[in-house]
Amino acid sequence: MNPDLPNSPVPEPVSQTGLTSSASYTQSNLAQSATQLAPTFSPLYQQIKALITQSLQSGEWKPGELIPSEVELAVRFKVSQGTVRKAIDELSAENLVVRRQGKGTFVATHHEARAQFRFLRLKPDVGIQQYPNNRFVEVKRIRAPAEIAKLLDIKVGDSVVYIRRVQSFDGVPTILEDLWLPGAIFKGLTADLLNEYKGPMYALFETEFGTHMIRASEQLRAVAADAVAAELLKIDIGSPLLNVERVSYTYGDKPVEFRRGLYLTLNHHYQNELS
Amino acid sequence: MNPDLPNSPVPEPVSQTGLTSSASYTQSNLAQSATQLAPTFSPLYQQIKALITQSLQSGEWKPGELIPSEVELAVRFKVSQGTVRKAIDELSAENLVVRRQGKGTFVATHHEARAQFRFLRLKPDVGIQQYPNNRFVEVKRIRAPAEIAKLLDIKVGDSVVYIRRVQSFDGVPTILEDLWLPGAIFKGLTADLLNEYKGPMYALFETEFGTHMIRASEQLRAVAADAVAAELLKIDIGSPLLNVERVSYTYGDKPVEFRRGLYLTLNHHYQNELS
DNA sequence: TAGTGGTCTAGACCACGCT
DNA sequence: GCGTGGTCTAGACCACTAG
Repeated sequence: MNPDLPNSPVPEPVSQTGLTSSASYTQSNLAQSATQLAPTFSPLYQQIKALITQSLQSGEWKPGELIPSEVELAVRFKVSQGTVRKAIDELSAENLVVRRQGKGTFVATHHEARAQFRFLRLKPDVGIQQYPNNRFVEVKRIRAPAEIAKLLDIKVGDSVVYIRRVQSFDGVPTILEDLWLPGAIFKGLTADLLNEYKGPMYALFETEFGTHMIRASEQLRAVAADAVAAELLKIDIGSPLLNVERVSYTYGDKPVEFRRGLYLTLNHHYQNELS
Repeated sequence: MNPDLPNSPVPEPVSQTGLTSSASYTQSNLAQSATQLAPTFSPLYQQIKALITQSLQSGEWKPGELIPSEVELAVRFKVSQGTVRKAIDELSAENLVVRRQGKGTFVATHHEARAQFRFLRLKPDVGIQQYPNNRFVEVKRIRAPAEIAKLLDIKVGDSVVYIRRVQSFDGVPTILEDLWLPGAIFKGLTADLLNEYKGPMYALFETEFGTHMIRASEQLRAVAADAVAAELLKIDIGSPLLNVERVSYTYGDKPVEFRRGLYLTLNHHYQNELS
């Protein structure tokens, strides 16, 4: 399969010329594009995984689309199907792609039903999870304050889209959320666009702005409601609220959203599984 | 290797001598399950995984111990090493075992350093995570109330161990926690034992009571401090606290602990990664 | 029937930890 | 040097989907 790999664990013996100086360490032909230093050993399937991730990032395969079959990718990358499989296994575990037996492997999308609540951990104490009603209180462009700039990895003063919304379950205001998005990416984002769109915000971001969220990091605290929160959530000042701050990342671990949510947890709770 | 298998992924066809009734205990399990394709098809590696899990549950291999090598297990179960590998891969992903290249595969334990904070998601806002100081306020045996009995899957009125403790970071009381444990399992659990022991409670449970926690489910809320919590945490009544309720499970998804923690989140936060 | 992912096997060599 | 887990390959067959 790879008759010209000097040192990879392929069946074929080395033979060939005296390239053995580099023999004890790394690479296959794959990594030659990147400058390769000695002690960085990376398994083949990790390199394949990186290449596939690049194709996802570059938009060669878009969310919801079918990617080439394992056999095709094996041919393209000149490795065995098993190696491609292991790479895709990890991408699947990280929710970057979704495998469907008999059909193929698809790029993950926030449009499909099973992803609707992927990042919303607030569940009702009784009954099943419903999709909330959205009311957008404010949408405007501002200059990034220092704190926001740092979290989004942009410059202080850069344009950011600021959004304030209230989410209700069964007509009960439950979440007050402030969001900050890099203005450079979310150019045409307006209140109208947000109001028209029904469904998860991340699905809209994906379709309208080509930005797919792949993971997020949250920090939770208990806080007391201030006057603004109290009014918007129709509760008393000082009521305990669950403060959830989130940074979301797209391909390449690039931060593209910061949000601060205040969750009313009288009839809901934040669910988390530890393992 | 198996040139004559018509439709079963199992190596040996059942057959063989009639004297293998004992020897075929595991074997027949495997063959049988794999043979009844119609109603429930379970891959071989899943069956192997179940068998290994049984050995963990039965105590054949105890926390911290080395389990047989992949080759040995492959021989024992009469499957290929690759199949055993896939089974162990999943067990490793679920943190039931820990693989160490060059050494072997070990049963996971709460004693090792890397597991110290596995179930404690409260992190300091600045600095690195420290292990808290424990003060046990109360340890006693009570009759299980309905709510507790339901969560622990025991009968109302059964004996349960009730524990109240305060955990401090750098001398600052930060966590007030109530715990309920099935009395039948935690027989000799006393305040003295808890006070003597330094380190994670789950490590003590493992060593003293043979109960290893493998996963947990948490529900979070924001609440206001009542008089008792205020006094023990040295804060004002009504201060917002993060209420964390947890059910922990041992092998076989058996619930063996319920706890309710009140976290002071002025200088700490609950960290969670979404993916 | 064809194509895809899913499972299983067998054998090779690599990286690591210990003796 | 040896045994362990880790990587890679090759080929077979199974399960699922769709034309």
